[in-house]
Amino acid sequence: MSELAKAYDPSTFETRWYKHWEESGAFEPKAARNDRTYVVAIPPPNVTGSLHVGHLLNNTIQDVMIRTRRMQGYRTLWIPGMDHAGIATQAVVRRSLEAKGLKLEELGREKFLAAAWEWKEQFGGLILRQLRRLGVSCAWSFERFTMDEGLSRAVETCFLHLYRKGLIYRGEYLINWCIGCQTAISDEEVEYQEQTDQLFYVKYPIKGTDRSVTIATTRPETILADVAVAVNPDDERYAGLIGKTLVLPLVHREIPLLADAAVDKEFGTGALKVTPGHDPVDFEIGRRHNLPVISIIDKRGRLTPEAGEFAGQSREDARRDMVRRIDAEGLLEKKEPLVHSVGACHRCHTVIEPFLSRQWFVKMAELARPAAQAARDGELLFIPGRWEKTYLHWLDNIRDWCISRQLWWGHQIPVFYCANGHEVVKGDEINPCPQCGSSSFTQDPDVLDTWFSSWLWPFSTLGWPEKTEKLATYYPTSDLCTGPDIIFFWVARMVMAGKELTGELPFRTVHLHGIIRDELGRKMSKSLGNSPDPLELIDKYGADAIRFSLLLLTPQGNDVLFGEKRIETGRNFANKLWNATRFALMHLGEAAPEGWDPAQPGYVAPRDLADRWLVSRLHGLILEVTKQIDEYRFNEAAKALYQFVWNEFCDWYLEMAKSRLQAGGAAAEDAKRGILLALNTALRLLHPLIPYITEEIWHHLPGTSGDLIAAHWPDASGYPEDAASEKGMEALMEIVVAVRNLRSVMNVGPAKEAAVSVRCSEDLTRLLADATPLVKTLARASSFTVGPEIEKPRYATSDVAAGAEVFVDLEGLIDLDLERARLHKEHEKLSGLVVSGRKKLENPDFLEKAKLEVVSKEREKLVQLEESLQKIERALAALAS
RNA sequence: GGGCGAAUAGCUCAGCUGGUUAGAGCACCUGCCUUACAAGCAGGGGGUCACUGGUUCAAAUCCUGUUUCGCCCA
Repeated sequence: MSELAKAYDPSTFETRWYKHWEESGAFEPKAARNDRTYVVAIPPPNVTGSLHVGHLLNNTIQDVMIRTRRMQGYRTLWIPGMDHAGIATQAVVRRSLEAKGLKLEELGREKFLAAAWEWKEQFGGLILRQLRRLGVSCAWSFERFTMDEGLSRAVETCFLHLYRKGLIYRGEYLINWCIGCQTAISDEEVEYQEQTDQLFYVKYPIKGTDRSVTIATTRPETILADVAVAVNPDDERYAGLIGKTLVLPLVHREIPLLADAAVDKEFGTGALKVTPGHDPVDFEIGRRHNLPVISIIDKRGRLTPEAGEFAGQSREDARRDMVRRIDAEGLLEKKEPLVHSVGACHRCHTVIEPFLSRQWFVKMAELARPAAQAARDGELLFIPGRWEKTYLHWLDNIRDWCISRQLWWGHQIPVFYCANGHEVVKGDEINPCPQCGSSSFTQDPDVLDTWFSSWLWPFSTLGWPEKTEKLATYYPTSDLCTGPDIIFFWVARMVMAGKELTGELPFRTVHLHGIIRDELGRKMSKSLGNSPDPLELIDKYGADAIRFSLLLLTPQGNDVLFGEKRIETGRNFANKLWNATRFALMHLGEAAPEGWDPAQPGYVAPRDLADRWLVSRLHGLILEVTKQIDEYRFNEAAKALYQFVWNEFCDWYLEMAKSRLQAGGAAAEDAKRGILLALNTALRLLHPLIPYITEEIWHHLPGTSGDLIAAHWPDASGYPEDAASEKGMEALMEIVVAVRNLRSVMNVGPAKEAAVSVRCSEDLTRLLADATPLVKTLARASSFTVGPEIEKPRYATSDVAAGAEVFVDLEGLIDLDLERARLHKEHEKLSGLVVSGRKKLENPDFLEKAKLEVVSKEREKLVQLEESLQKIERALAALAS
């Protein structure tokens, strides 16, 4: 089958090729041709997640890297898999159960987990099926899930290792409690957002006097849990009052006024109500001063019985009622609006309640040090490099990590408590209890933070903690490709875990690409509904179109504003490539031209200027694309390919080929080989970016064998570079454009041919004389004469291009005013350039200090400009007579 | 408050190591169904490279400061 359909229709071949690749094992690692290995572990998407445009970009980039390296002869492995996403998945499953009238509490843990697994089997991995549609070349035999048996063992091993090392501890601290998700979350999972609230100024009477101290607070409902008021020791306003006793409004409990350096003198009145049970800063102050901790808000965000008459109210209701009561007591001094940032759960956006609770923590300082060192030593590289600062700043100011979650879906904490509350970890001799001999145990009901399994991903997926062959072969991985929004959550923690547990960096390079935003610059989000459905887009435009557009749109490390219209660029490009191939196939037929050998591309070159130019351009293109991919500049790689295919191959080479093909004989044979070489080479370079269409075309193209996915990356050294031919072609193009321009300006319709002549140097004459048939076709010339002695025809319009005078004989069609105006404009432009060029070359400093080659280049440029200017002046003078 | 990034054509953005006549796509204007492609072809208009000062023979590019916008951290 060598006929291509008339129009590019990706739906007819994309899924077919994916199936073929997957079934033929093309994605699985093969022995290297170059002794090198290239491994990437996918950022595991949430098991219940759905694809969004950001995933498309992330995975397209990884696929470009993997496919390129595969073609370059590396042993490649892209490990796919999914993350169990504790909080998110539990919420989804719970909602679905509740929709059936089933309550979590009534079901119990066992039945809930059964339902969750069922859910996972049924809906989980939707995103991975969607990714297949995108064309990702993951080695599916390596697919893993963070709650697989093996990965669960890795989590347990890691926990026990850190526990025994004293890096995991359990303690009662103020943690971030999410009332919506009903669990503790880590500091990183809190998102701060600016909002305007009321700042209330409340008077706390000084005991035994009629004076008072005024505090300012945005959370008056926590007054009942106040245990002190603190001022800065340097604050002169309160110097004499430190040590006095204050009386709390509403409950009239007595609390001390004390000094603590943590208090900001500038905020409010400089007097801070200290509420260790409900504020992290206050918690620290309380510790320093041995203050008690009172909690008056429970896990559901309601006031506890300790709040007396306010018990049972929501945080918001209590605030309103208490302010009213304080005001009635005459203790509300004033209120004013305040813009401040408030922490909310990044999953459900409920305002976080700091909550006193017993949780498990990882001591991070010791783990952070080697992770930071790796970056400082240049062992770990960030692309773009600026992210290293963000990474280091976080590690250098690291806080302990709260890893317990009050959920069921996840890895249950491998710690048991005996009847007397003694703690024993799994793997130890736990029965009977070594401390008290009790033989009744219960496991800690909490599960671990999802990231406690994700941070093991690059090695747990390869079998760790077992010393597997896979681990030995493929670990450490090569690149990590992800978004900068999870540097803390994931990237930094993977480095820490890798260093601690395997002694190695899990990857050498962290490539952080931009975040996809909508056309208004907003982050894509479900609640805004601004994320287009990627599958619909793929169905409409084809996966290749989206891949190519995204790559073209994404400069290294910058965010991308994405709208559906942008995909048209990629689709149009695919269509262009498709049609260029159709044209080629019409002339090439089934068989490759005689002597066709893509491994020896140089043989195409010698005879014709166009061919030498083409091969030389391919040489440059291969170098360029290879370099840009190596440097993670995918937009530049895509741009180079786009320009070559469209602006050089289609616009010029194919157009020139038309007349050569018609001429037949050796010229036609050369043109056929040129076309075939260009397509063959371009397809190989394009394949990592747009795998489907290139594979489809590859199989229609004569002279190919095997699948493109397994073809070899082009080697520039086989394509002779030819600077002279490139320069010659440039001159030819310039002259052709000049003729077209003259015709257009003089309103010469395309049907009308005109005699074209060119007065130029001997060198250019030789070159153009050889290319006469090309120029005639490209410039729609009835005749084409060229030489140093050419005379300007009497009724010709003229221009200067590539240092040559170009004449188009138009016999009476010339509008003299138009002609003069055009030449004047050109004259102005050129003389400006000549003046600035002369100035530069008259400057002794420039001649002395600039690089030699820059000076000679300037000189050459000036000579050409002066010549061109003279020619324009001559043309103008001729018009004046 | 600290850190990072952005500001270039009407719009979205490239421009890497200082030397380009400052580019692309879209939009716009003119002419074309030229037998691969109207998802196309040919031609064209459009920019004080945010502002400021400096370094340099030379600045969109490097440095100082200012303004505006965005992100992260506290």
